[in-house]
Amino acid sequence: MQDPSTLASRSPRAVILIDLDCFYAQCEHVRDPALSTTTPVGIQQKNIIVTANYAARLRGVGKLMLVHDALRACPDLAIRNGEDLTHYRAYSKQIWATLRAHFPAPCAIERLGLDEFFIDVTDAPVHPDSETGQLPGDCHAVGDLAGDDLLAVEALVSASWWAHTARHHILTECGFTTSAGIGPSKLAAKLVSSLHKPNLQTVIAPAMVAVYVAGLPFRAIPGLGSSVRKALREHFPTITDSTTVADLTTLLPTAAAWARIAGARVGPTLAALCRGIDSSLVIDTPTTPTQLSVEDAFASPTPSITDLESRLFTLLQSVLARFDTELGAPAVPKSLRVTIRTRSSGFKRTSASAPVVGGLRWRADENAVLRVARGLLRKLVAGGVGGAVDVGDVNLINVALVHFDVPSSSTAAGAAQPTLLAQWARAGPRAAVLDGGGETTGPVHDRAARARLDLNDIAARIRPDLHDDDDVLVLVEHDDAADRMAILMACPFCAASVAPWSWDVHMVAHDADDNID
DNA sequence: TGGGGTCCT
DNA sequence: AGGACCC
Repeated sequence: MQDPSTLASRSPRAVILIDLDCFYAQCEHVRDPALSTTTPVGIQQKNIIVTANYAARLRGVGKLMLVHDALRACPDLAIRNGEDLTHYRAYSKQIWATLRAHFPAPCAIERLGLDEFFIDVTDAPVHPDSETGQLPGDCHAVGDLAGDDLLAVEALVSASWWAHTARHHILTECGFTTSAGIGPSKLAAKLVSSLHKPNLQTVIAPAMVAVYVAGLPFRAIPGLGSSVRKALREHFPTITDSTTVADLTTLLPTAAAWARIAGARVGPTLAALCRGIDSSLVIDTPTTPTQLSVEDAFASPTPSITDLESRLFTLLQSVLARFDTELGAPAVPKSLRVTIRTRSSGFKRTSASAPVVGGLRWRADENAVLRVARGLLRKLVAGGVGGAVDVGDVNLINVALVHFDVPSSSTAAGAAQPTLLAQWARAGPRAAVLDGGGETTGPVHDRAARARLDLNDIAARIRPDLHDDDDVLVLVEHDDAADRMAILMACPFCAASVAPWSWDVHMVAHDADDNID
């Protein structure tokens, strides 16, 4: 039997990069077919045109151009606001689903941003149309495919047809034109994908990759960002924007030389990329993201912390709504994070986060979550506990749910979803008083105060990594039938509500599940 | 200069 | 908690 990891790392691979042409602009055209593709369209976020359709590009509108400059270049530019990404996300998801349907496992599909998809077709069948040895009509080639290694060429001709097929499906099923690059690695596919645009594709012969890379301006290397560029310029003052990869290889002939500039991890990787060598694999993009965030930038200073809080609350509603619609019940975030950006410190960001224990039911817990988020904001901004930043200096807020647990589906089905009253508690000896979302009547308050000890205990059992005085979110259920507070933790593995006294037994049951698996 | 994301330290 | 990278 073949070792799957050996199979997966078989080299060279056949990799496709599908790139949606001016994605946001196409989304507007697909959503509104009455919008003619001959009218110039720009997508605006705050003061910037982030994307423009090809009619606008012909008129001199570029990516990330100030709205003012764009309108000066093209006064009749039709502007659509693109600050809300909802529709763009939905189209991206539809396109991903289309690709997945036509490229099932073992083909890996990796998404980059909303508009790029790597597909590994190394282990796909030979494409039926590739048997003549001809490339698809809309496929350009870099280098002489016929002169290259025979097996490698067959794989890339087949891959070119698969790319053609994928693009056809995206066009007919989703309505989007795409460009594509095809090559023996992610690097190769990526670098040639933009050679012929829009609505065209390019394949590169394996023997040409190193030559092709060597002739590019060095900033074209993916992974070589602004930080490395700065370090390079400091070491070699002769470097300019037109310095090529080949020039750089002369200056930095070895991985060790690169390591001195870019560090022991990044340096050797960049040294290889500059020689056209990229062994990285296409990795299936997981269905559950590692984080979910919503942010808003604002130009004019916010007058007071209260105004800042109301912005924060709006963002929170929006991230919670996205959590509901995009991730659904089973996913459980491990922490909540608030980030701000200030003008005075060079647009740097600072953040604060609070762990979440056992999961959150947003509908019921909204007030508690708002209080947590406000506490985090006040940690960051003057007027709060430790904040050193002036309110008016803040020009961006970001709210994020971070690191989701997705419980195994077997036990999640049919789990009870009781009505919950969420409580914001501070674990540890300096615990804050639970205030039941304003319901501080005698009996409930007494029970809550008593309950706090249980909560701390439970928190410690579920997340032993938490420190005693960490802020944590916990859940308290109000048992309507019995008219009393009950502490039920949402199990992070199956989302069932579990009483503290049965927690250990419940966890043992999960251990048994794992052993069966 | 936007509104998102990823992974590493 | 932040940095560097990607779109």
